[in-house]
Amino acid sequence: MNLTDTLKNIVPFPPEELHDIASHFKKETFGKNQNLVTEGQICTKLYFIEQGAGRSFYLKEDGKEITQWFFTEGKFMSSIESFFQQIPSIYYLEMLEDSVAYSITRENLDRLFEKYPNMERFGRLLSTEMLTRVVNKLNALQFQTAKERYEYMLTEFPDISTRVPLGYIASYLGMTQETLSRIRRNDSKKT
Amino acid sequence: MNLTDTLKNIVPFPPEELHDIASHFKKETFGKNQNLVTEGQICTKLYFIEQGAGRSFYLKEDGKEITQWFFTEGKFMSSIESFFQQIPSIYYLEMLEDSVAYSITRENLDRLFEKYPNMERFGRLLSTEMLTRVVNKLNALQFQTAKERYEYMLTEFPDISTRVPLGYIASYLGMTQETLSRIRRNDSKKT
DNA sequence: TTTACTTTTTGACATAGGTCAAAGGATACG
DNA sequence: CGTATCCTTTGACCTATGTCAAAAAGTAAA
Repeated sequence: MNLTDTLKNIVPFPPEELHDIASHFKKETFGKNQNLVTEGQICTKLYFIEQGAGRSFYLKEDGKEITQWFFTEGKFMSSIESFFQQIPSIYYLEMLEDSVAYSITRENLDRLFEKYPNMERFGRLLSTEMLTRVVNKLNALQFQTAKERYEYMLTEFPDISTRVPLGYIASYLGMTQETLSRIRRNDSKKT
Repeated sequence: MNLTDTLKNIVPFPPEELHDIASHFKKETFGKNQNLVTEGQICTKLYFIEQGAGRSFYLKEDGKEITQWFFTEGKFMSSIESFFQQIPSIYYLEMLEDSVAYSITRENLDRLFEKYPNMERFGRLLSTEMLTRVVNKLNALQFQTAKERYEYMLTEFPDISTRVPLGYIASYLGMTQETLSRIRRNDSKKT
C-alpha cells in the first residue's frame, strides 16, 4: 500500500511525473490518538496513509463525538471541504493507531495540478470515487435499519470493526453504542 | 442559468475552448414525469438543466421510491456512478417538470477531458462541489431529528419544497410523508 | 496481583417516528 | 360542471431505537 503504486493504479503516470509528484509528499509519523486537525483550523494537508488508521469526527452541541469517516492504509485522508476550499474545518482528524503517512500541502498540490493534466485527472478520479463511497453511506443511512447499516459498514470497512472502539463505529452509523452492542450480540447468536 | 455562463463561473475557459465545449452539448426537452434513465440501464449522458427540475430515485424491495437527490436549473444531473463507471444504474432519473436540458455523452466528455486540462479541472471542481453537498446531507441524516433534517433541506433546495410532491421530499430526508406533513403543520403554527 | 481506567454489555423505561386506515383538498379531464 | 385521480392531512396505535444507570469485562500501569 505505498504511495506511488496507489497513484499508478489510478492514473498511468509516466515514471518521471510519478517521481516528481511523489517527491512533493513528506513522510510523517503519528501516535495513536494524535490529532492532525482540530475544529476551526484550516486543514493544510492531504495525507496518504501508508500504515495505520484514522477518522474524521465532529462534536455535537452536547459534546458528543460523531465519527464521520474512517481512513485506512492505502487511502487519502483529509478534512476535504476545509482542504479544498481553505475554510475552517468543522471536523477533527485523529489517528486511531500509530501511523505512517505521506502529506502534501495545498500549494504543492495546486502546483502539480497546474503542471500535469494527469494530476488533474487523478484529482477528479479520486473525488468521484470518494463521492460514490459517500453516496453508499448515504443510502444506508437514509432508509435502512440499524442492523442493515451495520452490515453496510462491514462491507465498506471490513477490518475496522476489530480495530477501533465500538462507540466510534456506532456514531459513524448514526446509532448509539448500546444499539450496536445489541446488534452484535444477536449476530453472534445466529452464527 | 445557461450552460456557458455556468462553465465560465467554475473555470475561466478561454472563449474558443468554451465555444468548442458548449458545441458538444445537445439541447433536449423533456416532459413532466419523463424518465431519462431507468434502473439497470447504463447512464450515457450528463445533463445540464437550463430550465425545470428533476430527481434521482431508487426502488426499495417493497417497491417504494426513495428520492436520492434533486436537480434544478443551473445544475448538472446524472446517475453519477453509472455515468462515470459505465455500470448499470441503480437509480432512475426523472424530470419533475417540463424541462430544457443540454446533454453530453460520456465519449464526448472524455474527449474534452483529453483535449483541455481546463476541462479536467472543471470535472474535478464539479465533483468536489458535489461531494461537499452530499456530505452535508449525510451529516443531516446521521444524527439529526426529522425536523432538523427538514430545515437542512430548506437551505439546500430552497424552492423545491413548493415544486414537488411532499412524498418525494420525505423519502429524500429518510422519513415518511406523514411525519413530514406533521412537521410542516407545527412549523406553520409557530409562525 | 492489585488497583485504576476504559470499553462493552445488560436491563428498565421513554419516545420519535413508523404503519395503517380514512378523510379532506386539489387538480385535471371529459 | 361532475367525476376520477392524485396529493396531503389527521388519528390511533405500534415498534425500533434512544436514554439512563449499573454491572461486567478487558487493558494497562504499578
